[in-house]
Amino acid sequence: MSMPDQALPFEAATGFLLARLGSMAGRSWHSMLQAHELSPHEHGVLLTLRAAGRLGQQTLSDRIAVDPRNVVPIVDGLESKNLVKRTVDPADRRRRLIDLTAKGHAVADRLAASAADIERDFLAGLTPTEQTKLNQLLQKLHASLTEHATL
Amino acid sequence: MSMPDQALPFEAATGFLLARLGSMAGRSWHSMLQAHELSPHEHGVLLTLRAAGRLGQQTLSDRIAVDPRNVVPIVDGLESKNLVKRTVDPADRRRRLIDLTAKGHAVADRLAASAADIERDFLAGLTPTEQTKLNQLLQKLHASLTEHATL
DNA sequence: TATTGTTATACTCTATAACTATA
DNA sequence: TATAGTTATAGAGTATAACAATA
Repeated sequence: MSMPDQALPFEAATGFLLARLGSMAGRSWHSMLQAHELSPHEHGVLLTLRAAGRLGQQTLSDRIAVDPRNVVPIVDGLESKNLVKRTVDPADRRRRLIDLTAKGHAVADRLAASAADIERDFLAGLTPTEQTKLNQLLQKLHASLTEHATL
Repeated sequence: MSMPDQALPFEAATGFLLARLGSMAGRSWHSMLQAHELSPHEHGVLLTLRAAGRLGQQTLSDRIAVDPRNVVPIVDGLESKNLVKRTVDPADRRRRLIDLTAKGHAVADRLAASAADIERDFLAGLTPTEQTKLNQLLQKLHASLTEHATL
């Protein structure tokens, strides 16, 4: 058992704030992504590939926290726009390696710049020190939660 | 313009971490809510009413960050389970005031206790000081984002 | 005319089960 | 048998437009 949060407003709970701010962060990207005609997940795939290079779909799925079967249509869409390319891994022909195309690289570079701008605005209410502290705490919390379970 | 996050992995961006941790927080509640046969939004309504008492649907919508038209089916469901009750505001007959029923109060009390347990486990990877700091930073960020825009 | 609540609807995101091909 | 990817599909969550009742 535990101390019930009798007095604490529900909206002040850390879990609720995380869920709500995560949703708000997503919305702050929305118009930028619409301008590029990309979904949040497509955006995540492009920036992840930009940072990590060639990845298998399974690994990619872990990185963007999307179930493997739901990665399929995401990569399908990106492939139809010529932003990424699937190739069979010669070492293990079950695997499909995902690469950015030249066009994909160009788009990902532009997205990264826009994303940095959006993040700056989103965090503008905090001082630089607070922004750093928040990022550190979120990274530590995320690491602690993914330590044992893969997802 | 801005500094593109050339080196910074996309997964380390604060916005991405917020979105991901928010989603993970939601999943950590999932099994508890399933046991009560409640959706996350129904859960939010019950705990918000528990903390704030009687509310109009418009206000409730703000508190749980759900569009008013999407609040309708949520309250419908809770009403059909006899957990909340709608009454017309005599002072302004357009408004519907939402109250917890006796059964709703009992369920909300149990939910609050479970929620505190889940939050404790979710944040276990941080020290108490870090947990407090994180909550403060999230509250400040949230306040800064809702300062001007209502939603 | 503006606001509260509502309906209908469509679109995205996520989750359940089973299948193909490779290992 | 186990794994990578896939398909089909259903559900939850969210967003767009228009409407009724009341102020």
